[in-house]
Amino acid sequence: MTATPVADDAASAACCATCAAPALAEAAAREAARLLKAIADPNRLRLLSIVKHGPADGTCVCDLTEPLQLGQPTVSHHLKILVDSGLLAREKRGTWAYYTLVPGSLDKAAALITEL
Amino acid sequence: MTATPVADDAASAACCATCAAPALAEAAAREAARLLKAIADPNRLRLLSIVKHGPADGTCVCDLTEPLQLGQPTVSHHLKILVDSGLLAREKRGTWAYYTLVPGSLDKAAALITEL
DNA sequence: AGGCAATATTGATGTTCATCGATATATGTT
DNA sequence: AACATATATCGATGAACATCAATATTGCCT
Repeated sequence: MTATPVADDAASAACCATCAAPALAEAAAREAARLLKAIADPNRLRLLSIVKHGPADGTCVCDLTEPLQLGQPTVSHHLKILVDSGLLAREKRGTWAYYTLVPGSLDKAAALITEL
Repeated sequence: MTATPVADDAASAACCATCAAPALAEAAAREAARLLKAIADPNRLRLLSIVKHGPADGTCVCDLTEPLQLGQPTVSHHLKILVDSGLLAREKRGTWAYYTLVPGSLDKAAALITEL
């Protein structure tokens, strides 16, 4: 346990007892992890990259299955995760669904890491 | 390293005919995902935060188990993941193990997201 | 030496997750 | 209307993972 912040030589002093800088709270950590988990997947990283470099009016699913070498249901599943976490936006035009990057969403996710 | 930014045969076909920017290659995506996966966990985010705001000479494990409300083996396991992925550095002084943030490692991880 | 405290490792367990095949839901076409 | 295409959803399966209890290792102290 060592519940004693006894100042031995200032070496063993715990950072938490008097430290004003608050560590990430549990709820905030869970929230941040949820977003980062959506990004931390090889195929979803590639999806984000392809959509980001793709045409401004969106990339359709049919153009995503081939580069990823994945089945259509799997790609659709990953896209849903990215949309649900606020990273991609989905717009249906006719039979096709076009995905675009939500502006600023990637920077916001990156800030969760740099501003820990 | 950064051997070949554009060398790809089966994957990362250009998202559109006019788009020359290459999508993230599979190997790079797997590598990036491995690092981001190490971060994308609520408890590991809190560990990084606590260590970052902790004393410059390191935070010992005994000061980490309590705020996380986790058993010592579990904390040790998470710390190992963070060390193996290059985010934390471990220095043993006597019986204690002190963990410090590897300088620049968080910014490098964040760059994997912003520079997709 | 023996004993104690801090940390790491091992083995097991329940959960989450990525992937797929099959099917459902549109939407356009003939 | 029936049909074809594009995408989404469902159910199942195997792998990855987080957590814990028990044990091993390391270093200090008497």
